[in-house]
Amino acid sequence: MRSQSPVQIPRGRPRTFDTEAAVERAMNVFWSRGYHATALPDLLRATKLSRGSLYAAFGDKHSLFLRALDRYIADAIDRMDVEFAPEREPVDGLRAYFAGYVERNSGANGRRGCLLVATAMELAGRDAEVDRRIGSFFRAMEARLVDALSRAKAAGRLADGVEPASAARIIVCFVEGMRVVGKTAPARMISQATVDALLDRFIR
Amino acid sequence: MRSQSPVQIPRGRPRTFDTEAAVERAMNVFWSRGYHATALPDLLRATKLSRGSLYAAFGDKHSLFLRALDRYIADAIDRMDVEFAPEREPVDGLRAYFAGYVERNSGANGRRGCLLVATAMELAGRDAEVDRRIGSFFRAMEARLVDALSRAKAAGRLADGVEPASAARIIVCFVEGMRVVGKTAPARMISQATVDALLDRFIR
DNA sequence: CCAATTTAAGACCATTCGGTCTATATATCT
DNA sequence: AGATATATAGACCGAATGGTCTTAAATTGG
Repeated sequence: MRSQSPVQIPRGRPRTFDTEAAVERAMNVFWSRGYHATALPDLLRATKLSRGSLYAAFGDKHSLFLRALDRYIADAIDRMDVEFAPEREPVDGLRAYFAGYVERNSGANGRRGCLLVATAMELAGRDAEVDRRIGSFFRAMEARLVDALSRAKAAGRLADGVEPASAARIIVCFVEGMRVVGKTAPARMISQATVDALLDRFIR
Repeated sequence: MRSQSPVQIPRGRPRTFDTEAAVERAMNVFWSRGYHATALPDLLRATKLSRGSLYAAFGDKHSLFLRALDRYIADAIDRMDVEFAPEREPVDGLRAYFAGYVERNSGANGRRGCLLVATAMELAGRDAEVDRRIGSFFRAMEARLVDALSRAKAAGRLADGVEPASAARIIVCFVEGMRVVGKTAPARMISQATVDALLDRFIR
């Protein structure tokens, strides 16, 4: 039985910057500008890293981008897992989920857009690593919606003729479309009324 | 009264290439690659123009892009004006409109994406000319949907409680979201079933 | 102290970027 | 013929690109 961790403790100066914080700062840059429009100096400024440190820690721009995208996706999944938690009323979960999109779509948040949607449009179909991530995110979102809608149906809260599977696919398209239309920064009231009207078609 | 056209007839060699055809070829490149990822050589290859001719005819890359975007938008509006023609049954128009999105979203068409959505995500909020075009397109689309839905309502074809205004906004988000999800190239059958399920919530 | 390692700063690299310009051929007018 | 205009091909430009490397300071463990 090993009592010692097998990882070697390096002897030199330890890393002094927070890798995850750097990924988050990089994510914010890619989020605001997109992949191609983000230049190295933008990332260096945001992460406050030197070129050498950034390349040593992350390899290259593309690898750093994938780390940032993974972080963005993980945050989105975590949010959904709170909203659609099993102990919560599924209809309440749906409302919270939509409320999040209203929030993210209003004013400056909306104008900033969505890293995932922007990446899908900019890189999907030309970058296999991106394809995998985008595809699995949409599947994960759809699965959580199917689950919540199924529970709502079991509780008799779904309107007549609503199928969880097709309703989930409708909702995925709808919320991703909100992120596109959100680039024109619609008023929060309008977004709220729109999601309410959609929910009204599904919920009893 | 003038019997002559006021435009000067130039005396030199006339233009030998088709400007609109060049715009269309450029549009296809921007459509496939996005604005930033499209380099001058890509445009020269596609238009079969020399650098000199391209710059003389269109000014610069950005101006050519706007011409291409205008062309793309005009095509989309023309399509809607056919689908939602006043002499047509509005419900049939809605079905044709959705059928177009199913078509554009399937397989290679879907993977290619949508120039308008890609442009919204890539440039909106950072390019005032783009902002104007994206905003006015969404308004034009919404207005046509409101009109068709209002006529459907007057004909008693709308489900109970469906408001043309909010339904139109829902549909705008939904179809633009289809273009995002379409980057993962969903099966045509799935897209068709999804739009059918949505229409089923609105139409009697 | 010494070896090991990370740090920041920035020089440096080849390549590509969007854009201009020159040279030359071609086509149409008076 | 001569003037005018457009075409192509490609040289050329400065700036910016992503990426590598060197130097020297800093910080740890042995």
